[in-house]
Parts: sequence; C-alpha cells; structure tokens
Amino acid sequence: MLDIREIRQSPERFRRALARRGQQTNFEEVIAIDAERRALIQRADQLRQAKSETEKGMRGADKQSAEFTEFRDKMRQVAQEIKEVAAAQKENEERLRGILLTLPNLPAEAIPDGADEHANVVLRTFGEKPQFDFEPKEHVEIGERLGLFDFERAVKISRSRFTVSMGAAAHMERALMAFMLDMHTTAHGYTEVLPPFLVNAESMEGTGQFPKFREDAFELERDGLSLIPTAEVPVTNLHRDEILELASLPVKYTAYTPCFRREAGSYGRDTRGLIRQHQFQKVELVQFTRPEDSEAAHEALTGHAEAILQALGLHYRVVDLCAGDLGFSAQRTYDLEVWLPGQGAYREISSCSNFGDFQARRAAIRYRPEGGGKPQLVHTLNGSGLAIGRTVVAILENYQQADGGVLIPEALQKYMGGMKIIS
RNA sequence: GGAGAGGUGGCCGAGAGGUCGAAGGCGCUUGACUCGAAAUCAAGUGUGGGUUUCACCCACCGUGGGUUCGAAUCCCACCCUCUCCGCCA
Repeated sequence: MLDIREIRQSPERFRRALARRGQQTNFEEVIAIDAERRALIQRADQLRQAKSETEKGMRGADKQSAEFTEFRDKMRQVAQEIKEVAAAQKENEERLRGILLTLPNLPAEAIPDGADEHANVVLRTFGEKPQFDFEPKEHVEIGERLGLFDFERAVKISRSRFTVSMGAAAHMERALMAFMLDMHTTAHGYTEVLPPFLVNAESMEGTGQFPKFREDAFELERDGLSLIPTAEVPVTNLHRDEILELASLPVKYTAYTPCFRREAGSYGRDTRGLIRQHQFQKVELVQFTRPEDSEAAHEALTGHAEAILQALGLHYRVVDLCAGDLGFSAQRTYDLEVWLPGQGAYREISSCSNFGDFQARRAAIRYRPEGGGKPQLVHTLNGSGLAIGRTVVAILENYQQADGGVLIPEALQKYMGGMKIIS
C-alpha cells in the first residue's frame, strides 16, 4: 500500500512513477477523499471533546436538577452527531482504503522503462549452453521414456494442470527440497520455517494478493481460507502487526511449501508438461530488513537463489524486470531464467523481489529504530530459491543423454542415495 | 462436534455503568546512593491518528454491532485460548 500522506504531498511524483507501469492514475479523487477524511476526524474529535466535558459536568450534578436535564439533552444531541460523523467516517475510510489497496507499488528509479518483458534487461549470465551431438528433447519426452510423470492419471484423480511424479522424479523433488533448504540454512543463514498451507484473507491482503488478484487464488469459501500461492504469504505474514527488535534484523526465513495457483487467463499457455501447474513445490526465501539495507539484501538474496543453480551446474541469466513487467507489490524484481535445451529457451525459475515498505505498510510490520523512537516500517523481500518442478525440468533437459537417460548433478547425488543416472 | 471457563498495557493481574488509558506487581530505562555491584529510593516506560507539532487534542480493554445522557463494565453475534467428553494422524 502506498502512503497517503506522501501522495498528498507530491501526487505528481506518484502519478509519474505509476505511469511507468503503464498505469494511468488520477490521484485527485484519493486526495479529495483524504481531505474529507481529515475533516471528519477533526469534527469527530471536537464532538468527543464536547462530550467528555459535558460528562464531567454531569458527574457532580444532582440527577433531579434542571441542570442535569440540560446536560442530558446536550449529551443526547452530541451523541447523535457523533454517531452520524462515525458513519460518515466509516464510509469514507472504506472508500479510501478500497482505492489504496488496488494501487501497485512504485517501481524503483533504477529499473528500465518498458511496457512488457521485451524491455527487460539481462544483467549477467552464468555458465554456457550445453552442447549436444543429438537433438535435445523436451522434458515431457524424456520423462515419458523414463516413466517419470503420469499426466493422464493426474487428470483422472484431479484435473488438468496437475501432475503425478513417479519414481526418480518424485525422489528428485524430495532431494531438491532437502538440498536447497540445507544450503540456505547453513551457507546463507536462513531459519527454516514450515508454515500452514492455508491462510486467512488478512494474510492474503497483507502481501498484496487480495483484493485485486482474488481470482488467481484457490479459496475454501466455507472456511474463509485460501491455499497459498507462494510461501511468501504465510512467511511474510508471520510478523504482521508486530514490532521487530532492531537487533533481530535482518530476519531471514526459508520455507518449503507447495504453491497453488488458478492460472486464470493462461489458457493454452504451457499446456504440456510441468512448466505451468495448479500445484508446484518451491523453496522460498524471505527477508525483513531496515529500509537502508534492502537494496543490498536484494542483491544478496538473488545471489542465494543463484547459488543453487550454480551448484547444480545449470546455465542461467539474471534479468532486471522493466517497469511494465513488474509484479503488483514489487519495486524491483530480478528474474532468474534457466536455459532449457529441449525448448531452446530461457524460462523463469526464480523471481527475487524487493517490496520496499509496500507490504510492510499493508501488514503493519515495523521495527524499533536505533535509540528507541517511533516504530518504522521494515522492508520486505522474497525470492524463489528455487521453484522445484522447473528445476526438475531443467535437470532433465540439460543432463539428458543420447540413450535417453539423465545424469544426476553431482551436488544432488548424495540426496538421491548415491544415484548417478536415471535410466 | 458437545459442555464449561476465559480474552484488560512487554508480562502477571485488579476494575463489574460516570472521577479509568485504566490500581498494584514484575520487567525495562534514567537518576540518586555506592569504589563498583546488589539492595533501596525517585522519575519515566503502549499503539495509532489529527492539528495551530519542543505542545495540545482524540481513539484504542479480542473483533463487530446494540442498550444508555454516558460502556473495559450490561446485551447479541463472531473469532481465539484453556479444561473435560467425543473423534482423529
């Protein structure tokens, strides 16, 4: 959520920043509602002050006296007015919040301009495309031959865009989970968290999924809960409505969870294989930092996700998303795109974002600054480290052999009982 | 799922229609005492908002409604916690 006080002071700055996202925003309405809001607050405060003064007078008065009756009539009138102003305030605040909750975060100044992914900028690449002396296959073919996935039965027991992983593929998911969590907890200093996979609406609002992207979520309406679309939601909301100790910052969490997405509006895209699923597993990285530390933390967090790809020997590139391609809550995002030889394309395998204070303001996550003083909003960050299904895809396609087998990256072998090859 | 008890400041805990942002204690901070520490004494110690911003004012006793001139206190609904029973991995 954007800060209404800052909007009030410099609407033009906000208008220009959101225009970079391709979003035309008219702040006149918001500012007018805000002015009305403050006027209502002042009116309400005055009335309450009058009320409490009248009440003081009543305390000493004889209940039979004319004075008391006069006071009581005055109180009646004030109470009625308070009720009216309170109703107006409620309506006003709902209107204001309703608008503010649908406004996206301001893009960071440093990021490239552009309307869509074509304007994204490649910052760096790691490794090189592997060479094959045969035509590399897509993971679906590779998996079919090795009996790794059962797409048909997944549809039978659930529906399309779900997959059953079998044998070595299921084992590899488990191995990747353990491998990634181990690296992040030991080498990168994250605390492991296993959160609920169902969360309430307040949590979905805190990180920015609700209200604007409600149609993307699987909801259990009977219970008022949603399946998490990413571990970001439960893990960031761990500290909702909290004031963190300065000494505890940065707080760094890593969590393995399944993620559930409706993929509304993606009909026809990536219909084959594991790339786009209603359910996928992911190891997530989440950080809470002081405002002045978030940019450096963003670089570091991206590096933590990269370390996994590097350890697995996978060629990838780091992309700085342009203003038009940025997610709703993010001020800056680096995507990690892994090379998929079977597809002959780079595909997103991780997305690392700095949200600034946008989520912190929605979720009221603060810290006590140096030397005490008023609590300040933290900055929140997160990134996939990594999406596990897509990592399986990348391993299958990059490590495939002419005979149809797949070598297992060395770093992963000990997590797969010493297995060196799937054949 | 059924029955009962309960949700008050960082924590414990009083308050049971008006004098209550809320006693008392613990904790924490600062000062005094001390060579220093402990003990003791004194003062301070929540969050949000508004404004005419070294100050003043308003709100907040689980959440939302209601009764009343007036609600932490009475009524209703919901949420949560605890105990017992049932069920269950």
